[in-house]
Amino acid sequence: MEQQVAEIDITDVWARFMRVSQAVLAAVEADLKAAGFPPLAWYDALLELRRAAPEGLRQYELQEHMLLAQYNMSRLIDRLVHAGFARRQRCPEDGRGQVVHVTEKGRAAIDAMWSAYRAAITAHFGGKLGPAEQAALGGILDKLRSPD
Amino acid sequence: MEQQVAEIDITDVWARFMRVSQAVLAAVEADLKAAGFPPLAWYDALLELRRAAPEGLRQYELQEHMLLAQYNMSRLIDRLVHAGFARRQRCPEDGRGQVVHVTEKGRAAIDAMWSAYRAAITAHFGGKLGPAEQAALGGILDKLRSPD
DNA sequence: TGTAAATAAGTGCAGTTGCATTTAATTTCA
DNA sequence: TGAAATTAAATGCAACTGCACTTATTTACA
Repeated sequence: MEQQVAEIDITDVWARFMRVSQAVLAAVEADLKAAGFPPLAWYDALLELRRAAPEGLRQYELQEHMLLAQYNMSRLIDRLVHAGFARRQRCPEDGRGQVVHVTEKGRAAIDAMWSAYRAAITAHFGGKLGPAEQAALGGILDKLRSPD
Repeated sequence: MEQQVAEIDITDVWARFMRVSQAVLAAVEADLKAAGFPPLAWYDALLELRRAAPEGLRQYELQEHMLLAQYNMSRLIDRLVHAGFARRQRCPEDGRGQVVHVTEKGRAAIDAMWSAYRAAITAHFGGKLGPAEQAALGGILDKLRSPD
């Protein structure tokens, strides 16, 4: 069965893609903030650090994973350390580097944020899509992720 | 015909949605910057202003359309005015307000940006999706846009 | 009508980001 | 080996953003 597809204006889809992703992200961030939690980037970073425990992660590894510029990661970690959620440790194999670890307090923060975060994702994202749409979106995202 | 859909982890789709949209936007912005053009937000704003010509737009109308906070719109317009791309005019019907217009220089900037912008959208977005995928994505975005 | 509430827009300040540069250590290779 | 190139991370500064507040004006309604 051939599905007939109406002519689509790709720049229109582009504009909506940007607008919707921005709006959905802002809505989730707003929910987290309203619940008194730190920004999403803290959660993402702490989660990666916990996954990498007990070895910890080099700063540049975290950067690559999170698509953050080097100086932004340096400062994000500053904030996490200042909040007591992470700690830096001189890297034994490379004197230039640091190894970053999540602390107990950081682990607790992940757990505390998770239920608010999950609820926000459901409210603003997951709950608006049926299973087939979620699967279709997943496939489209894979295509978009492919290298230029 | 029933399409069987594998179980999907919505938080995984969420994470990829955020990451991909951020990466695609960053790639397009980077292309524009590399070509010596101002940020995308300038283009979006100028385009709206041109669509609204010759009446122009109230600042708050532009805000709503662009999902920008009031003070950010105030400052974006500052920059557009400073660059000579827009001008503010006291609103005759409402003494509190301004009506914003695109200038000739602003129109020229839209045209100059467009070919670089279109190429970037194609390279990083449109060119990676087939027609059916574009249509499917459009539908999904409509769902996501629906109010909570 | 006149006062209170609401709305449009601007702004000082603190926090964040981007850019360029710096510091320090490691890797490369003549 | 050792000087040059590269890499990891930090940082000063300027630009941008969020927040709270201000100013000016309009709207609502007692």
